[in-house]
Amino acid sequence: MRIGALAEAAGVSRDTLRYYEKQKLIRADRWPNGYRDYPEGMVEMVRMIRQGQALGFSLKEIGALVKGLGGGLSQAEVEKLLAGKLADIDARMKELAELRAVVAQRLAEACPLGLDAPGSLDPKRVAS
Amino acid sequence: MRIGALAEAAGVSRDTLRYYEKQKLIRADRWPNGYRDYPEGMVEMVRMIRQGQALGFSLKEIGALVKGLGGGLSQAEVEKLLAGKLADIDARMKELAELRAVVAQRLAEACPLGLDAPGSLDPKRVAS
DNA sequence: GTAAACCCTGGAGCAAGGTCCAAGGTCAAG
DNA sequence: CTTGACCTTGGACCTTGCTCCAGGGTTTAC
Repeated sequence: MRIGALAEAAGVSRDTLRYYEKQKLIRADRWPNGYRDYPEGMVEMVRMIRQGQALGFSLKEIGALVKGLGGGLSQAEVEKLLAGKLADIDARMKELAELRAVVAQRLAEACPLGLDAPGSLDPKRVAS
Repeated sequence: MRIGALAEAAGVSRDTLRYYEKQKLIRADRWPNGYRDYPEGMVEMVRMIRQGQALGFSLKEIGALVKGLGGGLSQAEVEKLLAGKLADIDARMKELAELRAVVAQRLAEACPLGLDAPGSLDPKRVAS
């Protein structure tokens, strides 16, 4: 899989993939002509990186996690990384739930008649 | 309340407050000598901005919401903004929950030996 | 009255995460 | 054998969100 195909499949630019490679988040084999050659699974890999970013993790953090999962670290280190990341996620979810409550309340005030907005507006369905 | 006091109370730098003002996220009255004068409530305001940021919203997004809550917009616009933000938060929480599951599973696997080729996460072992 | 601790403005600099471009190599189709 | 769509590299440039001066005025404490 060449860079253009991966870029399209993963929904990022070619430049972004080259940037990730420079930052050691991903790697690529090379054809004799110098072209990068990616395995199919790389599509999922890139999507995970993007998801991590969208959730507020830096490329550095994601890189550390990826490297750990890739086997470059000792078992204990990997476990520590994962457990730490898990704690991060839980903390983030908690804060998000709090913010959600605040915004939902504001919305209820602004709109006392409880007009049906698209999606889920019931805090209990999500926060928990 | 002068800038230094607000900075300390809200846990940000003076420069950050001046920057927020330039970006129209907050505003300040002025003493005749040119010093900024903030109301007490500004402490909470700044804290909310920081929390929004920590959760991954840009200053621009936060600014739009703040302006709406401040009364610069029509009721319908405020409702739309809040509902949209709520949907954002819900989406983010859902993604976070998914990511959490993935990481938790990795941790539970207790990561035996090198899982895959360096730098490559195998989606099939992870994706539910 | 003077030193320390504030405040002001304007602008430069920085880190992260890209994005764009020039100059050029590779390759399949017609 | 040229055209067009790919690919390579290196480096300049952009946005966001600060952070840090420089140069200068103000207020407070001793």
